[in-house]
Amino acid sequence: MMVSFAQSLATRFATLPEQLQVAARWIADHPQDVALLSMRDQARRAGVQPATMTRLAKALGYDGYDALRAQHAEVLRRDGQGLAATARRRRPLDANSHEAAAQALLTASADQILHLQSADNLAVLAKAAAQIAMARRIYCLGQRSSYPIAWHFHYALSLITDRVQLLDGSGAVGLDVLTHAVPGDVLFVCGVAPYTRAVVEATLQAQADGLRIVAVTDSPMSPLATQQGCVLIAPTESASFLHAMTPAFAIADCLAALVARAEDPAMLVRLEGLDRQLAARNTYLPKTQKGST
Amino acid sequence: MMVSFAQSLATRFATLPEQLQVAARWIADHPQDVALLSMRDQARRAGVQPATMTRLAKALGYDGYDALRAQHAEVLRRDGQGLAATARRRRPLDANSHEAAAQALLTASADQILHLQSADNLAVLAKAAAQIAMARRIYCLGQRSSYPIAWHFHYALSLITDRVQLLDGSGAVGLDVLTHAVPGDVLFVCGVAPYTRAVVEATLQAQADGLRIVAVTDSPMSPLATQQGCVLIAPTESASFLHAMTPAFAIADCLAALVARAEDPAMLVRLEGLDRQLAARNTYLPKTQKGST
DNA sequence: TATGTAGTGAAACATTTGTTGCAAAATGTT
DNA sequence: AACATTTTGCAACAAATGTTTCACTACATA
Repeated sequence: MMVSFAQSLATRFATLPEQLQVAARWIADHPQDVALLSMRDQARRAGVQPATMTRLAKALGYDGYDALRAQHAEVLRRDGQGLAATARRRRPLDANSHEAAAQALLTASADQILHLQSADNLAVLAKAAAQIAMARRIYCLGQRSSYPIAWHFHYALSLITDRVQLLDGSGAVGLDVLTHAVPGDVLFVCGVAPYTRAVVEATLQAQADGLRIVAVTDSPMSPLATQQGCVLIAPTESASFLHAMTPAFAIADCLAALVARAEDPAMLVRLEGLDRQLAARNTYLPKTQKGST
Repeated sequence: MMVSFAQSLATRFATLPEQLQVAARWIADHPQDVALLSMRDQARRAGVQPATMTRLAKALGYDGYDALRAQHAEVLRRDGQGLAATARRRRPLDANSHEAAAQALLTASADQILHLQSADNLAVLAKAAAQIAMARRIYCLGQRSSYPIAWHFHYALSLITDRVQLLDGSGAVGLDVLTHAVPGDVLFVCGVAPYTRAVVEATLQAQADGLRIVAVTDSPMSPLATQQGCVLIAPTESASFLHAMTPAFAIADCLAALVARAEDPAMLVRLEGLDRQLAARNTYLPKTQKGST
């Protein structure tokens, strides 16, 4: 399996001889240029002999410099056509227009979601998904702006399992359901500043009772960011004074999909069955139908 | 001032000889490769002679192929630094791991949100925001997977105005509230396939009653995509078999922020007042407090 | 038909490319 | 101090690069 350049570089860097370090440092500082300039050019700019670049490549386990270059080119290529391509095609807009504001907000959202992909976050997501997949029972909690996240997560999971339960205030039942929880059950909780006291207290209590916590919150310093549990940080900064909840929602969306992945394949059939069931009950409309006059 | 390659190509294309057109078309289709592959490689892939590439470059006013390549490299370099920079720093992961799946899902979400920024969509967002800002009353509707979107939009708006109302089934009131609506009121509705019949019918009825419709849906062919109203298309494709609702949520998030922008500045004060009010009631916890032992 | 022009393909061109062999220098070890 | 290793710089290498030249074709105009 192939390891990324940055990674293999970081591990080996300290053990490399002086000249190779010079070369490596330059490459690390100019990753875009690796695929765009000739090796000799890069050697010149790094202040190193051409041979050094080849030697570095081999020292890092590549066949030659071209192999290293190919990897960098691949990344450059993919990024170029995918994500940034849309952004590049933008038209300049009047800075004060709603259009410009909308563009800025959406770009910020996309950017925030991109930044969720840190190695840490991914690892926590994976761990949380595994815990949820194994759990006897999953409780979902979130109030105010976090309510849609909890609801969505609950709904998505309810399509693939009956082990999930939403802790909302409907009928004033709310948090009391947690009294039936047993150690090993999972509490999926979402909360951002200003934190709702009831949610925080319920979470702490649940943790004390031995439940596993999967928390989506806005800061590592959040009261929901318990040290033992799975903590997923979703930024809420926004150009507006309203909290941006899209990143948190994206995490819930993603986590639900991961859990679905982990569940047994029979659930796919079950899900299709649900669609058919709903269609039969006339709850849904066929997709082809058009709603205009 | 430098003219973009695509532009100078488009103007001259028709007047170019046959082989040069073949080469030009390939370049237009593979702009990322221009700087990444050797000219001879590109000629091979385009199915033309190497000489043709040089001739094309000169025909377009460049000194040689390297000049053309340099321009493409510049674009590639610049794009790499911006939005996609985070994505580039990724580590390659085991393809079957939860981490890899999470990464793919999040990237897809970010990508989908970026693609919401078409000129059309932005214009519709602006129009919808304007209508909502002016409306006497705003009703929010959405069921099943669309419920969190409607709820979130309702909640966000409720922070800045009291003219908004959620149409949910709690207490079996639901859609009956719409009977009090008058022409000019706005119905914010969210729905994706398979469409809930009740939602579609309520929307059509509301439109017939003279309400303005702001619809978030998954396709221009959706029954909610009425011709008169503001239709916002949010893709739901996902690697999972669960619908991706993040784009729709992002739209709601963005639209709420736009409306907030349009409202009068006094609301800012009102919002701060709300925070203080909630803090006083001990509903919320102060942010600094840490919830660990 | 003859003639000029533009387009094309193939080969040859001088450079530049990435790599490697080898000797000098630097480094650490006995 | 003597040794073995590693690291470095230089030069040479074959391979590939971008370009140019030239002969040939196709097609228009006279």
